[in-house]
Amino acid sequence: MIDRASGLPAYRQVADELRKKINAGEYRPGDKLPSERVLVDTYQVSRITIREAVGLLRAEGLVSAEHGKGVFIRPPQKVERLSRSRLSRAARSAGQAAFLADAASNRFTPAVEVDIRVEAATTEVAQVLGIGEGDEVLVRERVMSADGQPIQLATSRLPRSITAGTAIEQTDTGPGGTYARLEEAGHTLAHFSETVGARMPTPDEASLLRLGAGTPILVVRRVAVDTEGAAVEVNDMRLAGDRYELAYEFPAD
Amino acid sequence: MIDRASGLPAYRQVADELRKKINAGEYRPGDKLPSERVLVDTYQVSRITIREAVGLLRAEGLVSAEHGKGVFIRPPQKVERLSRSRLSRAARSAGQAAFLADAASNRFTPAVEVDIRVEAATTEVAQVLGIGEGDEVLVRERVMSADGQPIQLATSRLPRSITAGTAIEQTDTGPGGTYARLEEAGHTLAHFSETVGARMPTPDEASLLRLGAGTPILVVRRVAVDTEGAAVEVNDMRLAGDRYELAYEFPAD
DNA sequence: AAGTGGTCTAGACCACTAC
DNA sequence: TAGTGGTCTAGACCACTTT
Repeated sequence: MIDRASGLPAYRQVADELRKKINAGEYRPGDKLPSERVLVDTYQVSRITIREAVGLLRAEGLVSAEHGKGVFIRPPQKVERLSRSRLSRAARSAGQAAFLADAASNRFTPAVEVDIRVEAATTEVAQVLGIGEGDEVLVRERVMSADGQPIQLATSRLPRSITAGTAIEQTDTGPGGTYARLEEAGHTLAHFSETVGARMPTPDEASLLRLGAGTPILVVRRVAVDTEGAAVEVNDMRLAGDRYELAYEFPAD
Repeated sequence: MIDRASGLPAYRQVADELRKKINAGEYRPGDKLPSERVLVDTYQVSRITIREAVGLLRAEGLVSAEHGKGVFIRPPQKVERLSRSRLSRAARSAGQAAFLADAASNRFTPAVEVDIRVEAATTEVAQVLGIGEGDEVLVRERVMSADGQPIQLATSRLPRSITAGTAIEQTDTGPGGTYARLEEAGHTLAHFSETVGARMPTPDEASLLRLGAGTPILVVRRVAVDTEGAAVEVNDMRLAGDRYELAYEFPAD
């Protein structure tokens, strides 16, 4: 099976063979790969070489190993689509914060853990919010769960000058959430600007979001801008890449 | 350095130590980690254990190894921001296809390789385009490069019934690109709808985009809809996650 | 008890980079 | 030539799951 003279390392050849069989449907989602000891016999290489091959497939997110049970073909995850147009004023006045609106439309039971603190603005945050470096910012750090499973990490930062004395500094921001409170405080929102990127999670993020190996995260930064052109909130969100996709719609002209 | 009784595997402890030093700035971007043999002495573990530790950091995208040279702290990549509002009719009539508009605004020299073919619509594509399964679709598969470096893979699919006889079936679609030709053919575009996800690249994608280990890709599907509500094009794009972020803007109400 | 993946060792040789 | 990471071996024992 393995061509020692091909120049391609043995573990790559084994990985290529297994990947081909998976893509060809020879192994189906949920199926167990042959055990490492069996693969050692099949390909006539050492166990470490087999483990390196399987490690490649794991890093690709193609399979996942379960201790004591085996290595399984990863079934395609059900992907939730998060439509960004949900951030509407109508929804806010109806008493729905963004995450709760998602919960309603996707029918899951939401739960949010919140940690609130005050920080000095870093250079980067100060620039985005248009405030001075070192100025006080309110930080709301949240872990959002659906049906008990953590699915999103979000860190909002707002100028303390805006939030002081409002419910934004409380755990429960009330009906409509932070954005509704901002508008009550005179900061009518004009538009949102979101940037979307992807990277591998830190170990902390991976364990919080219960991500398997080979699963990247979507990194979203949302900036809320009021009618005076001032940025009033910057929200950094991190979502499991295998469970979420973001949907945007925009006109052609 | 390594606590054998802690329950935490040695390679995790080594990885944690190194990660902490990187994040603390003890090793700076571009710096070389101590060689594997040195780390073996430092932590008193076997070389395979060291390699496993470094492998973790590589999978996280934190470091990258260069054969014969060493393992280096990955410097933060310069991230290009792709604004999606660029898909405007004004730009199209000015003769700019979307990718070329990006090139102009970000000042790089663009190059595109195109492969054109006709396929039968899969169930999924047929559903998106609102045509029959097995109907002919024109497929334009492209590798887009900036300054000689491949940066984006894009696969467009359009109903053959629309493209037959137009320049869309040619390598060079002419000024304004595919979208301009669609409008000339009577399909005035009304809006675009994009979904954004993230996943690890296949080996093919990784080599085409020259991605290092631990680098995910952004997966964007854009659907162009005309004024009659018909989907006229579906474009699947893949971008290097360490070099791009997408920017969207939308009103607050 | 048997089978699975997880961790680890002490080596060996190769391929690439630098001097 | 010397130093680096890349590949590979033949074992060993551990932790977890299933029967």
